[in-house]
Amino acid sequence: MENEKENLFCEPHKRGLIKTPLKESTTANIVLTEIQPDFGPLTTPTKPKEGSQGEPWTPTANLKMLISAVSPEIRNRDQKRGLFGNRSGLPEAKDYIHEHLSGDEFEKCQPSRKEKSLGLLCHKFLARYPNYPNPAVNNDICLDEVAEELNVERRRIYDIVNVLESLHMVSRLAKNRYTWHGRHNLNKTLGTLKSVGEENKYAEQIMMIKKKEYEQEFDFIKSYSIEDHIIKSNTGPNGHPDVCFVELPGVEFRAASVNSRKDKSLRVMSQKFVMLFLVSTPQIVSLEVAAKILIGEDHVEDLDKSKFKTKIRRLYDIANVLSSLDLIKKVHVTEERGRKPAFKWTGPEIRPNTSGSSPVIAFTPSDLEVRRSSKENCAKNLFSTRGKPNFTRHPSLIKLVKSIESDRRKINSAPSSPIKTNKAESSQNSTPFPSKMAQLAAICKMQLEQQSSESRQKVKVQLARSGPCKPVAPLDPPANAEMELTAPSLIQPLGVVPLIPSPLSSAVPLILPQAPSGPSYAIYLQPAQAHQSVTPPQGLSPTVCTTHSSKAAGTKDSTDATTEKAANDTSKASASTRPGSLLPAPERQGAKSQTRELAGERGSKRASMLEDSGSKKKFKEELKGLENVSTTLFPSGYLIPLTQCSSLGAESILSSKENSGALSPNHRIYSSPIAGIIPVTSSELTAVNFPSFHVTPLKLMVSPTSVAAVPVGNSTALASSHPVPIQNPSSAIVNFTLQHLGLISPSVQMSASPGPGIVPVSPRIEAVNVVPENAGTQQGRATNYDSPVPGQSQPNGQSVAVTGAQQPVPVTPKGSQLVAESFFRTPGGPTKPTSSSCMDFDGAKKTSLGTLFVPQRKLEVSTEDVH
DNA sequence: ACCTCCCGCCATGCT
DNA sequence: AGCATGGCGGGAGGT
Repeated sequence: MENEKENLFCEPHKRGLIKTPLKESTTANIVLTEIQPDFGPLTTPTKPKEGSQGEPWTPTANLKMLISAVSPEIRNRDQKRGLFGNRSGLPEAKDYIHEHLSGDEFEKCQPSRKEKSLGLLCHKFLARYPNYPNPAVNNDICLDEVAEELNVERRRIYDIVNVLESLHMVSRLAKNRYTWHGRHNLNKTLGTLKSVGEENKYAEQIMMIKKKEYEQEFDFIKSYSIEDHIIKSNTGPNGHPDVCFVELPGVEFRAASVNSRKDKSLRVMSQKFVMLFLVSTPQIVSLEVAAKILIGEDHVEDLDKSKFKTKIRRLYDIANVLSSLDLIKKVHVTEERGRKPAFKWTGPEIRPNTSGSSPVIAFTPSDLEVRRSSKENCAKNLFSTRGKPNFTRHPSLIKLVKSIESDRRKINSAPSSPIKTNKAESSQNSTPFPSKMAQLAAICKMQLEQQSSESRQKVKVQLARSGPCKPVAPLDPPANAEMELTAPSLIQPLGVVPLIPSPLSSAVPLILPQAPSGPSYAIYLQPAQAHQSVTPPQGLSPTVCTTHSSKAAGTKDSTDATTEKAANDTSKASASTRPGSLLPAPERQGAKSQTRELAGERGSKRASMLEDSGSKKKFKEELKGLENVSTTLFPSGYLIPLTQCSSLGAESILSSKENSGALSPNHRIYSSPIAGIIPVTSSELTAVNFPSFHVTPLKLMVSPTSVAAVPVGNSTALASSHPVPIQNPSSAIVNFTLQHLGLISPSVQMSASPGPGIVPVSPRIEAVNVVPENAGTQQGRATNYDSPVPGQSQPNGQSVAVTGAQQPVPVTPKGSQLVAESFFRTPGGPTKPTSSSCMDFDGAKKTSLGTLFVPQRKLEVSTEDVH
């Protein structure tokens, strides 16, 4: 099957190297030449890399890199020059060098281990493709080609691709072939992951673990029981680990081929790892904690060291890729115990998409059907076993997918706009640099390039993250404020009927209203563990002191900017709306996280979470009863994108939210993508936004067992200030819930610690966005898109505009395409694109009501940079 | 000595 | 059987 597909997919443009093209034979030259032609138009100019590889070895090359990093112009010039020239030349150069150097010298020249690092490799890989590729263009990625070009074994490429796939930045087309989506769906994906993470109660788990550790350290009382419990629970009633994959929106689910291994897949780990960041309040996750949680899910008991070590190794792999994406950065958390390696989220703030309430409706019939069918298929597959694993696709699904793919293929093959995108990045320079500096330089360069390209495009640059790494302690408090806002927005689906999922509905695939933003996703939950029981201890909120490494910061910023393009629109809106927008990144994060949680929760799922956490016992019990089985939902499954809506809107929203989050709690200003920035009441927002957004509903497919909680509580979110939707939990419960949600930051206590950062609310600087030209139009419709596309998409023009964000859809409409589009895109059509709107919410601040008492620990985080 | 994590063996599954 | 994927962990480079 795939093969067939493969063949089909092979883009016409690209040459025929279809299948396993030559492997690494060093025929690099040949390969390059062959390939290049093809790529040229399509993809970013990639080749150079190899050449670059050769260069880096020389001091001059390094120097050049540094210089170029500093000066984009120079860089560009060099690149251009070098690209073509290098290809053929580089290899030669290398040879030359080899010949002339003595053994020692030669060795010196040879790339050191670092040069071969996955992170660097990933940068190179990323440099080849634009952050926001033009959907119209063929963005296929041939793994073999890439491996050759980058001079690495294919195995390495898998590592990268798997992680990217988990973020839906790429999707598997066929054997050996992937499609590059770039960051178009990133925010959406992250939102979904956040939602799922919330559902899984990762935050609680993290807190539990931390608490436990903490206690152990101090001989405090053991609360293990709780933790253990939690962890065990993860295992799932059946003992099935929850392994779930979240298939995100936007991306097709091709990965299926892999099914069997999915559970352990790096993809899953990656998603879970990301979830941890999104859910945890100080968005810092130590490898240790992450490993424990991940292991916990899989196997409670074995804490074997070996397993732990293996997990850690994998996490490093993932972390390297995520770092390259600028989503996280390495930091050290200093505790009483000592320093522990950890990673801090430096990516965009996200608001949970999924759960949000999404109205289910709004599609056109046709769309619905399509979706439905797809969903059903998915559901069948997933559910059939229910338990786990079956992520395999049902044949019908497969067919469907194929058809879609074929359509897509056609589209792709169609002479779409040629272009490439920017990606200057492609800069390719990606040469391996021996030294860290070199690496940094390379990275900086890439970033600069991207930025420059973006800026050109008018993309707004967001300053927002200006302080990406600020040492501030991420405090939640500010974030809290967001809660209110967000929640409401999320909740209300426009006309859609909010599904209120009763917990009961377990197992059944649910269609949840989606958050405005997004595309709908099918979430497959596996039965799994119920975390509910968890009582969230409050974790210790560490104070984080991040020292930014220059590099990190730099990268981050740049990255943020890029990532946030989407956000830009929103951001600008938010910025305007917001009072002070200058929050340090950290704060943002904290706030975001909180908000996110809240927001996410708004969604039905969240509601469940809230319940769990909040009411803990009662709710849990209740839920359990309802659920029968499992407990919490484990989100594990893949989320299958029902539609590929542009997520942009959502993203933007998110970003805006994020930004806004810092704001005073009370301010509720919403920027609606549609309207632009408009202060709106939540109600207003909903009304406004929904239409556009809600296009796609979100489906949650829950395995029967798992089900339970999910649901719904959309309305809850609405509750203005306090999100606590849930039934009437006692105030205590509410508080508790809030805390969990993030409304109330546990950190409050933390704050006590001298952490620098904890600024309660600091205005962030968000993004200063410049509105893109398009903005007008876009905004009008949905601001959502905005962001993403900035660069690349443009070429396509309209279609792009419409779909904007959406990636994959090719512009040219063809019959087949149409089908595909309908399938993926939002029903609404172009106009709808959007996503979401705006929902920014500011969180209301949370009071510290219920902070649990947890021993506070201080965590100091120092970012180290790399190295 | 510990942290990272590269490398590539080899299992798994699809073709 | 052959090939694509990717789990896995030994062991080495870095610090």
